[in-house]
Amino acid sequence: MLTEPQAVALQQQLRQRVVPEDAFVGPIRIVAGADVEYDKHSDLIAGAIVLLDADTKTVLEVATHVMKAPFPYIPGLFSFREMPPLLAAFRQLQHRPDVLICDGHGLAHPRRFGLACHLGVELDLPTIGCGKTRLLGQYPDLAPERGATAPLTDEATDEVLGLVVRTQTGINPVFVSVGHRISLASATALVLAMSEAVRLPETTRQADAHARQALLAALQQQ
DNA sequence: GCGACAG
DNA sequence: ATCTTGTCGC
Repeated sequence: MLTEPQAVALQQQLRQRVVPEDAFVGPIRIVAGADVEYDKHSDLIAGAIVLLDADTKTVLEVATHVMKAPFPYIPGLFSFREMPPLLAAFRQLQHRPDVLICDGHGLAHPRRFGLACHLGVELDLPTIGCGKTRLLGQYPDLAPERGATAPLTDEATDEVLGLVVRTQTGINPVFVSVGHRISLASATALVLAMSEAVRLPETTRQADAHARQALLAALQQQ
């Protein structure tokens, strides 16, 4: 297994490949969601990638992979834990998505290389980080209406790491940041479009449900 | 030294 | 992440 300093060094090397602007052609037709589920009683984890039609939000394809957790949970090294099952699931897909929305951060990371960046660089795919809670950065009070945004800033460097985005009026916001090959503005627009009546993007909700299902199925066979 | 810390 | 259904409040 990778040691912690080795993982940090790898992040610092790979972060230089991140393209934080729109670098794709054509309309977004297929949006992917990715999530990993954990078993409380063992070290089994299940990753799921779901492909949705961007317009109808219909599920087009699902791929899952169950395995033993390859790396412990360490804030800032999250991707080394969730990447392996997600890559294994992604390799099974028959279609290639236009963009992937991750359950976790992209550039809003201590070394600017969260899970969304890592997956994006590894797959050479446009990716978006969409986390439920903050890893780092500060943000001002946010208007309560759906669509309201506020910058997430690293006050130590004054860098804007991403946007805090209210996807539903009166509901806790989500944290959107660039993963790879997409701008923050495009990423935010897509997250809002995929969250018309729910807090989290429909892609994340579907991925969560399918990862959970795959984990339960594996536990019952075993 | 202390607190914070994606899932 | 996981413990966890019904219940309280707008």
